[in-house]
Amino acid sequence: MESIQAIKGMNDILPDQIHWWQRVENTARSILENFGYREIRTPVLEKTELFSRSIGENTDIVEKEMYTFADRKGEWLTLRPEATASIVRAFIQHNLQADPLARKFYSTGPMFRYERPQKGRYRQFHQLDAEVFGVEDPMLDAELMYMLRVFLEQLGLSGVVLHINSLGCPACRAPYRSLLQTFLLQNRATFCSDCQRRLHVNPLRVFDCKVERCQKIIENAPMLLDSICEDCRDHFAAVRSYLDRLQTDYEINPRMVRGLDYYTRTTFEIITDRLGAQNAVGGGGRYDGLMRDLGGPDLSGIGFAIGMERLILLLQQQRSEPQRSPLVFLAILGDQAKQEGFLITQQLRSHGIEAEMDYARHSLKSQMRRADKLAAHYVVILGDEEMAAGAAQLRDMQSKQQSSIPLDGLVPLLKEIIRNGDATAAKN
RNA sequence: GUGGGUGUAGCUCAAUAGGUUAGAGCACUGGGUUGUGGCCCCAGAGGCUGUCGGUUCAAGUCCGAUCACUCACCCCA
Repeated sequence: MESIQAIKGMNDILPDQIHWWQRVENTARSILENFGYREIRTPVLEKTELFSRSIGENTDIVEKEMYTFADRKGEWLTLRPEATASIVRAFIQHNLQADPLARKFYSTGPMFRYERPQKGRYRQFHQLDAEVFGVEDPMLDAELMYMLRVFLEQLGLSGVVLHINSLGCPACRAPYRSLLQTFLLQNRATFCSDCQRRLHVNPLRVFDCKVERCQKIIENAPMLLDSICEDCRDHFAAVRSYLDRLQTDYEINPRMVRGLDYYTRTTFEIITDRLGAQNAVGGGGRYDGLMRDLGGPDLSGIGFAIGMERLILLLQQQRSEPQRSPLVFLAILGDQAKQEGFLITQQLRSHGIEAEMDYARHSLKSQMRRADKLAAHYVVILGDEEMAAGAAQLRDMQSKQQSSIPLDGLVPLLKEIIRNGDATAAKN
C-alpha cells in the first residue's frame, strides 16, 4: 500500500527545525509590539473577489497562481496568496477606524500560491505581515523600514540590502505608463518573447527582465522617478531624509517594480543574493487607494511582508544555534524506583524544569548514553540502593561530579542547584 | 505551464563493461563481568534499489512510460 505524501510544495516543519521559527516569531512579536503594532488573525480562506479586486485582475498572482475552488454551494473561494487584502477587509468589516487604538496591525501565517516550487519558493509559505492605516506622513514610511531593519538586526541577519523606489500615484503613473509604452514599442522587435508580452500587459515589468539584451535597451528608457508629480516627489524626498536621520542604509532602485497593482508611492524590498534565484526576502509599500477600492473609508495604507522560509534559510546559512535550557534526566533501575522517578519527573516539570525519564527498563549504561544524546545537564540516578538509602545520586554531566541528594525535598533542592549552576555559567 | 538534474537503509552515499545472497559511514538497539555518558571494539535490526512495462539466459545497472523530489524560466515572499 502506498503511503500518503504531503501536497507538492507544502512542507512539514519538524521538531528539529522549529526553534528557528519560534525564534523569528518571538523576535517579531516583541519588536512589533514595541512599535505599537497589535496582532490580528484573519481566515486563510476568503472570497475570490477580495483578491482579484485588490491585487489586480491582470497580475500573475490572480491570473495563474491562486488556489481557487467552489464550495458546496458553488461560491468561489481562494486560499489567501497574501495578507494585506484580508486585513484591509477585516478593518472595513469591523469598522475599526472608529477605534482610536487600531491603526497598526501585524500577522503571521501561511499563504498559498500555485507555482512550481524551487529553492525559497513553496506553494504554502509563511509571511510576517505588518500594516498601518490612515497615516499619510512620510515619517511613517521611514519608521516602517527602520523597524524592519531593527528586526533583522535583532535576528543577526547580514548580507541584505534595502531597496526603495517610488511608483508615484495613479495621477502621475498613467501618463508615464503610456510614455514608457511608446518607447518600448519603438524597440519592440529587439525584446525577448517575455518582454514582448509584458509590453502590452504590464510595461513596467520589462524593467526587471533578466535578459541582457532587454536590460540594454531599457537603460535609455524614461524613468518613472523622473516623471512623478510634485507631491509624490516631495513625499519620496521626505522618506529618504527620515531614513538618513535614522541612519538606515538604503539604495534607490528606480527599476524596482512590484507584482501587485495596488502599490502607490513608496515601495521597498529587502534583497539578498544568497537565495538561489530568489532575491526578495521581504517587500512592501504604500497602497493609498486600496481601502477605498475595497469599499471602505478613503484611508491610506502601508505595509510589508517578510517570507519566513526565506528569512530562516538565510539565518541557517549563518548558523547561529540557540542555546537550550538545562535538562534533567532520570535514570531508573528497578520497579520501585520507577514509581518514585515517575513522580519526581512530573514534579520537576511542574516546577518549570525540563525533565525526561526512561520509561523502558534499559541498562544504566544505555540510559546514560541517552542522557548524553539529549545533552542533559544533570542525571538523577535512582535504583534500589538509593530507594533504601532515601537518597538519589545526582550527576553533573559536564564536570562528572556525582553526589548524594536526599529524596525528601529533592525537587526544591535540585531547583536551587540548577539556579546556582546557571548563575556561575552565566558569569563565565 | 516550459526546460535541466536526481530517485538504492531513517540520513549521506557505494555497487568494476549488465553477472551469485545489494554494501559502507552516521543514526538506532544490545553487549564489552555486579549500577555510570562522550572515544574504542563486537553484535543486531533496518531495503520488493520510486512505480509499471520492455530488452536479456541474467537488470540497481540498458530502453520507454509514469510518479516524486530538486534546480532554473515565468513571477514573487
